[in-house]
Amino acid sequence: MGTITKAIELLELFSRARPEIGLGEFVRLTGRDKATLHRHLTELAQNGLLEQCHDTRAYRLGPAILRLSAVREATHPFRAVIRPIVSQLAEEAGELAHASLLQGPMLTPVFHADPKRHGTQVHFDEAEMLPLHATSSGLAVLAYAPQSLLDEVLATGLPPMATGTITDAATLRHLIDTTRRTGISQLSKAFDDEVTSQGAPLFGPNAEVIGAISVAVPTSRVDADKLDALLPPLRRAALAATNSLGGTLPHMLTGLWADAQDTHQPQSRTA
Amino acid sequence: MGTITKAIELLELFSRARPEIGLGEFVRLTGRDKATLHRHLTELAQNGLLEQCHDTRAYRLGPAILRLSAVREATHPFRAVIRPIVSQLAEEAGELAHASLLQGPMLTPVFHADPKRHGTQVHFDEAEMLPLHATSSGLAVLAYAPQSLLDEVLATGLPPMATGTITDAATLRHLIDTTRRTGISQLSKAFDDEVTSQGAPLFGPNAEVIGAISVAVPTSRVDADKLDALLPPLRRAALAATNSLGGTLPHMLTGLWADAQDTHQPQSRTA
DNA sequence: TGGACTGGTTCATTATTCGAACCACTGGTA
DNA sequence: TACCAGTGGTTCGAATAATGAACCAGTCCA
Repeated sequence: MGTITKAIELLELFSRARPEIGLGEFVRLTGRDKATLHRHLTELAQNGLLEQCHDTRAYRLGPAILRLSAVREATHPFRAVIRPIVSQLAEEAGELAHASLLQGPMLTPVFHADPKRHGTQVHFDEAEMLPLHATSSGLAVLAYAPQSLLDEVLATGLPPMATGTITDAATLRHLIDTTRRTGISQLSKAFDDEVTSQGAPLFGPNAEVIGAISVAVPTSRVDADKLDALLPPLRRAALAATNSLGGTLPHMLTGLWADAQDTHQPQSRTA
Repeated sequence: MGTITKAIELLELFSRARPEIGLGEFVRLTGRDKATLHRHLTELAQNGLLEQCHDTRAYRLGPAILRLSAVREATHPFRAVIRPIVSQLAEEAGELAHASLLQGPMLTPVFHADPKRHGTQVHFDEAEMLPLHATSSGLAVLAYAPQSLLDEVLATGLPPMATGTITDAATLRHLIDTTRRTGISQLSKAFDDEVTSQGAPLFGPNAEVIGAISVAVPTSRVDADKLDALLPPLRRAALAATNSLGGTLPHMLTGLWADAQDTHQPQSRTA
């Protein structure tokens, strides 16, 4: 493993639950040598990717991150592209919708919209990564990702997150097959006992899956008709997002999603 | 220079004007060897900090940036906190306002707002770093930063950027003294021949300077009265931002900025 | 056909990273 | 007071990983 990867892995350790990490904690989290870590951390801090709390001496993500994301959004506006699509989907569904990007064996939330039309609302935290095995978004991704990704997920285990979380490989494979047949994934009580969600995959330029878009409904409001009614808007949103991002559907989906083709607005590549 | 720094420098080459960079262009920009660059680039891409356009083969900033900035914003919400304050300042001033964070010997723009009330507008690019010696924000920071920062800036030289850029240490020191007396910095034609700006420092929990907030006015619209009128809103904005970020003013400013104390809305720590 | 561009790869050399052991400091406690 | 268990940070010989000249392969154009 190269030095650059080692350094980036340090950045990936930060999360909402762990916003600041001290040298000792880095040693515990990574199992690497303290001296090496210290050199890497100070180098990251010198370049603004980390910053050090003056009194605690703990490290946190630095201001350079802000500039980089500003550049990316200014020049390659994923968030800006996905925002209206997710908002419209949330509006049509009357429920919380969100989009996320595949990053390693997890999903990075990018945007969510909640029409807040009901008293109960699904809680969604954009700063937490989503596990692939316990979310409809993850299931949608797994259904269209290379086998190696599923292997990776199975290798790291299927930790239970709610009463309905898939925890055995056979059930997961079965659900993936089901998802492949419809192009839409569905999960209930897998990530949160109160939530049922449906997800659709997003694709990049070479028809490789890059993320997913989902609608999350409080289980109390769910019935078969409602779930069926969500399918067309969800397909349309996923197709529109894929097109706007310059992506293409894999062949196995072009037929399944034919109904969505009519209404999407093709957009020019984001260059 | 360590490998990590070399890799990060590659990220810093991206800007709004240069959103995608190919291998050959990297060679030209950095003067480094092609093989080394290629290895660094692929390693960055593997970790999601870069991604490669499938047809062009050029590199651009990757999706990992989005998650990192989401984590930072969720746990250390600078942008969310500064946005309403800068917007209100821009509204009150009727001119472009922006906030930036200290990052090494430069400033990272974080947010800007332009009320667009006039035909002429100050151009502001959130994707470009700001030099300390040629911006009112930088001057405000230098006035309240440790001496070592000024030394560092002087050591790297004071490159001219416009006709009025400070290029000698004595003048810079004098302006810093002036800034300390009022708590507000002012510069004309230092970064752009058409722009005059005033800046105020922002402080962190230990009264250390962490950034600045500024108003930029086209020189054609500037007169003494207008500049004076900007002072109270600017002080209020800087104080409100410092408070909202859980920061404290240094003692030397509490008296100078007494007029701003009355109207600020203290907010609970952002935890 | 050749030349001038792309991006990407190889492998011997060399410089960088590595890490056990070390220091300095703080707070708790026999 | 002395000692221990924590912090974060530093040193220097050994081992590993980065380096870069030369190479390949493809594209475009004259």
